[in-house]
Amino acid sequence: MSGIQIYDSHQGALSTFEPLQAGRVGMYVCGPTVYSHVHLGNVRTFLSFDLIFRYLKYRDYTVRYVRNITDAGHLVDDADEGEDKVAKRAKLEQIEPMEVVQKYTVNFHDVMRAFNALPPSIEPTATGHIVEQIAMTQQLLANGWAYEANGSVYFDVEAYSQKHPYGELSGRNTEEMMSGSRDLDGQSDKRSPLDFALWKKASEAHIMRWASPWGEGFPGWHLECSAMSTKYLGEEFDIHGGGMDLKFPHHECEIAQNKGAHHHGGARYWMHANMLTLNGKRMSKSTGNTLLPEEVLSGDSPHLSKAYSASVARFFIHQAQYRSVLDFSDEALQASEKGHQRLMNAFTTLSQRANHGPKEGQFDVEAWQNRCLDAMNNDFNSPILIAHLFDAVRAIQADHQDPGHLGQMGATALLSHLKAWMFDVLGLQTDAASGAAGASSQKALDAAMAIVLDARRKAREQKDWAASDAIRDQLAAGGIQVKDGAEGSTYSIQE
RNA sequence: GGUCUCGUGGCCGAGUGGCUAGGCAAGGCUCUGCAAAAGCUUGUACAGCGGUUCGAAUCCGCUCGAGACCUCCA
Repeated sequence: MSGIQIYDSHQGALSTFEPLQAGRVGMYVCGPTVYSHVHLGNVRTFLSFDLIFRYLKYRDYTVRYVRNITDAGHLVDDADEGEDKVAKRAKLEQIEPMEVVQKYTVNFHDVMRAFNALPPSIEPTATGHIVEQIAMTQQLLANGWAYEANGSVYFDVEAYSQKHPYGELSGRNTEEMMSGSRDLDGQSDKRSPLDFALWKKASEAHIMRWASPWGEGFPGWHLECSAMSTKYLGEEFDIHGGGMDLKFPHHECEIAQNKGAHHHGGARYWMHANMLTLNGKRMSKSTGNTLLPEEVLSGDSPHLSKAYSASVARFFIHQAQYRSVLDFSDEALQASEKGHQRLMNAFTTLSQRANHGPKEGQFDVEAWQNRCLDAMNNDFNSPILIAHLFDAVRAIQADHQDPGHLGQMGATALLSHLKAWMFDVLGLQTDAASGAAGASSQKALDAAMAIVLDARRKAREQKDWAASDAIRDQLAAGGIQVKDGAEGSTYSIQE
């Protein structure tokens, strides 16, 4: 077991993780734009970083995890008249922009809670940090990396690239990008198509607007993350994460803004979570190739044969490493469900183990624990960790036959480690803990109740009232109320 | 078109120069009144072609295929 290795996508290589301050980690992750429901692909990214957050905590780091909510400034496209995503949605749904934000923020939080993602330390919103964004824009203007044009302020990529390597993160250079970009149509205030907005003037119709030194407007999308990461984590901090698709332009622009305003590019380690594909194509809100987390929990989707618990979905996601593309399918999820069940069963077996057998066992729990740590230290390789958990499953089963396999001390140690890996690090939940299992529990209860009610019906037919009433009373004592009607008996659960 | 990533057994998915990944499915066995569950066990896969090497899924080249990004996207 050694230190944690992180794949830094800026360097394109594994790098030993050394936090700026010993024992402390500052981590920023780009959160959702709350203009519609998060889909399962979004969820994968947030669960990937949740795993990292959980593992860092497990390793006793004090982590400040900042994940923003983008509630303004994210445009539908880059045209000057591009609509704000939130404002567009507000028009469509005929509600206030902040109602859109509230609605989908609540949805996002519900989903994160259902999937057992820990809340971040700070969850700042773009609209709550207009002041900081204006200040950063002013700093960039003062440093000569930005210019004002007609009430908007743009980042001057050409000027910046004279002194800094714009494109360093995504491996591009400005000439290539110029040749690939479309020409300005003469309508733009930009000097170059590569320039991006720090502050945009609000047109008459634009409803989300704030006062600024350049008139009424709204902040550019890339700016919020620079402003908020700096505010809460400092000009230089440890980890910046986000989806692979944000690498360019979003993260590239962040680096440019940070270097232009301060002297650091912000994060020391850049981490990019890969996509979740559906039918071999990336999930995307705009193409409609999506699956909602709620659909996984309800099974209500043409892509699914049944409902799955959030813990099973989480297990499925962590069975692939965060940097790999993961293809979603019902078949793959079913496989995960079986494996998840086996793991849970073994855990139950171990937790109910009688205190018997020799003190010392044959299974080397410490060596096993070190293998688990090695797996996670190697760029959070959760599939390897899970493979090791199944080694533990086999050991638990062997011990079940022969208590000398683990021994009393080994069993105690393994239980404590296994519990931490499964629930604290991987964030799995037992069926009882995750309410999402409601559908299958309900089905099981229905089956059981059908038998009970049928037995009671027979008793009633034979006028065996003692038996019939005993069933009803005992069910009532257990919180189940029996209701006799003309069409037979039904039941309901008393809250 | 440019930049980059990937192609592993029926499915999902690790590995990145020699040593069993793992899960699911499948076959066999044990247990079992039947069934289920559970356990044990088997399987030799790395897109194709060429090269480097004592040795390659792993390195290099080419071919084919897939995907991502190139100012909407986790």
